[in-house]
Amino acid sequence: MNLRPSDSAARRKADPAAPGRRAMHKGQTTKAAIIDAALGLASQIGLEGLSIGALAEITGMSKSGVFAHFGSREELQISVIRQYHDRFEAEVFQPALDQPRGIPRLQALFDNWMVQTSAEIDSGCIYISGAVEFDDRSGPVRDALASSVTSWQEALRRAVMLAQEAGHLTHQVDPRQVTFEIHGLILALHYEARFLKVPGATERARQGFARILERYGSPAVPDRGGASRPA
Amino acid sequence: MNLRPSDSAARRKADPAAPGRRAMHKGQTTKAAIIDAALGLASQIGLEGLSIGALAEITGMSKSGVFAHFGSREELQISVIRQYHDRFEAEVFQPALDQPRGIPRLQALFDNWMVQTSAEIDSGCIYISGAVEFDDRSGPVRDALASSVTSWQEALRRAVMLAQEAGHLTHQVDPRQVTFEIHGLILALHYEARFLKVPGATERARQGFARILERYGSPAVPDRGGASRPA
DNA sequence: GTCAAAATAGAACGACCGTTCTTTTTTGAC
DNA sequence: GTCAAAAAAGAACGGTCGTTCTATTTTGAC
Repeated sequence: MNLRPSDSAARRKADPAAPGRRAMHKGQTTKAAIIDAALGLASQIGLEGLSIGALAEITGMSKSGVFAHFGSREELQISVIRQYHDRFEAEVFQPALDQPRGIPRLQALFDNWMVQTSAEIDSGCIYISGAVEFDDRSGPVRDALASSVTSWQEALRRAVMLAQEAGHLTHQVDPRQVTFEIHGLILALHYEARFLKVPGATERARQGFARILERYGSPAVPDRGGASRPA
Repeated sequence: MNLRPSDSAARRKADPAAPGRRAMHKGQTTKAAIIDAALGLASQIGLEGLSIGALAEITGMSKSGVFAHFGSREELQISVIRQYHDRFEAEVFQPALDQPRGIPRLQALFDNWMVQTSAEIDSGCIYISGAVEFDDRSGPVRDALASSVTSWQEALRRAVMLAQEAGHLTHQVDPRQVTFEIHGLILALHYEARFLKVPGATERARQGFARILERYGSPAVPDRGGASRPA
């Protein structure tokens, strides 16, 4: 069980693995630093707002120095998407695997996602901003973004299916319907908290999730701790 | 009962109302045509993607000719937002007033919103793309966008409150919670249909709305036709 | 038809963009 | 320390952008 690998480790060794070449240390280090800065910048102003000039200024490098690491702006954007993918997997997906299958794991996935999204109320989520920016475009950037998002949605769907198999959720509902509604809660949270700046949006999303569990829980549902409330 | 007026009629006569001035017909006509084209363009590539040069080419005018009607790009963007606001009011909000208060009107609001959003799967919704583009910016464009969105949310909230007063929905729930969850369904629909291009998203949103009505319906809820189903 | 005002066009501006090419500096295996 | 490869810098390109300024054309009340 894994998010689509995005295969960072293998990718990093791909080029220098050619025998007889000189080693490369510095390059990888600064490239990683650039990508870090780029992810921060893209979170605030979007993948389309990413500019090599601004990135050069932030990192204290020259435009061409930054550019050389990627060869094109598109490749830079794709690198940022992969970085976000990896971070999302490490901070949202992986920790939830410690929880037992079923509602506990599903609740952990949602909680971690909420923590991530809440932190992103200040910084922005590129899965959300990117979707709007690459709506009706095509090309490698859109494809990278869509495949990352899809792999996360599939992981979430698998968790819902496991909850059904564990008898925690009814089989009466299509798992895609559950993930659709959960996705909506996260999107509404991001919209209302980050754009409209209305307070209490986090609690609204939490309540919405609890209501989804109530609605789709199996008749004999085990006691689950946490966010559920009488109202 | 009304969406915040945005007051197009009054605005249109504001300048030429000064006495003794010559009349203006042609100006208003071409300005309206420009705004129409601009709304179409902004729907596809966003308010930030709006460029005066592209707009000039579409309308067959010169850049400066287009520019002169607005005085700044920001004013053009604001004009587009007001145009969208007016259209949204006319096509989503107003027709629903024909339905009786309570669930019928709420259902009509949601249905009209869905129709609008479904049409926008091809063209894009600037309330959604604009929220992402103006997340962390400030200024008159963001303010115009936020106030339009807020006025719509308030209209929706009033409809929920009327449904509570009519005994169709429970008083146990904060109307803002209901509108939050409905908003999430629309956002998820827009995301999955327009960006990910997954089929069936419209039906998922519809089911989600039916489930909200089930969950928040009053114990003795009147029979309501349409989207509710046994599952 | 007159004529001032309104509407539009045209050219130019400074700024930023991604990218290319050339040159310089730095790295690190030997 | 040598030396080739890697990394970074620097300058320049063509392009688009919003905006300004100055003509030119069109409008419409009289």
